[in-house]
Amino acid sequence: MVTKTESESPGAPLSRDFFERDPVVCARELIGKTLKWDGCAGIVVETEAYAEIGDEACHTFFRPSARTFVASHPAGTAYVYLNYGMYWLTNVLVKNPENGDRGFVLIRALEPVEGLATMRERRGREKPRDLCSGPGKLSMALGITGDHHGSCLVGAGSSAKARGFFHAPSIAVIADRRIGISRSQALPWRFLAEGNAHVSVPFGRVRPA
DNA sequence: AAGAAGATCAAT
DNA sequence: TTGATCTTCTTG
Repeated sequence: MVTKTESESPGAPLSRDFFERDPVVCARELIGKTLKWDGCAGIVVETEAYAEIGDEACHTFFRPSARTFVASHPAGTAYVYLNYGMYWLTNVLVKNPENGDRGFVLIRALEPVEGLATMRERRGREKPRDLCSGPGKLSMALGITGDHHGSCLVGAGSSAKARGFFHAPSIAVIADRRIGISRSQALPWRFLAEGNAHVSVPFGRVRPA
C-alpha cells in the first residue's frame, strides 16, 4: 500500500523522479496524466515506450546522436525530432541514474481539453478528434517543434502557460503493439486509454510496417 | 558525394 | 495506396 503524497494530487506537476524508472512503466503510467503547453492542454491517451536495452526500434539502437542525447540530459527532458521530413514527434527522456533503465516515451495522442481554438488554427481542422490523434498531429496542435528539443517537461510551475506533465485522476489502460515500426514489432509497448475515441489507431488494429 | 530508411499524415 | 519532404547515418 502506497501512501499518496501531496505531490501526487491532481493538478500538481510530475516531478523528475517519475521518469527515473523503466520506460515501459513510465509509458503506461503516463496515460491519464495532463500535458499542458502554453494555453493548450490535453489528457494523455496514447503513448509508446522505447528502451535502450532489448529494443531495436529505439533511436539509441541506430542513431549515435540519440545515445549522446541520453548521456547528456536528465530524465524528464523533451526529445523532439522531425520524422519523414514533415512532422515533429514529441518524446520524454527516461533515465534511471541508479541502473540501466533508459529510453523514451513517445506521446502519441491527447484528448484535447483546453485551447481548442488555437489547436484548430494550427491544425486546420475542426473536429476535436482530428486535433491530437497522432504524434505529429498533437505536436502541431500544441506548437511543439525542434526549438523545444532539450527543454524540461517536469516540475513545471502552476502558471496558465506552463509546459509539462501534471497529475490527474487515473484511468483504465490497455497495451498493444507499437505503430509504424519495422523492428521489434512484437513488443506490447503501446499504451492506450481504454475505449477512448482520441487515440491514433484503435486497440488491435495495428498493421505490419 | 550519393543513397536509403524512417516512431506520419492527408488526399485519392 | 500514394506522395510530400528532409535529417541522420552509412557506404563508396
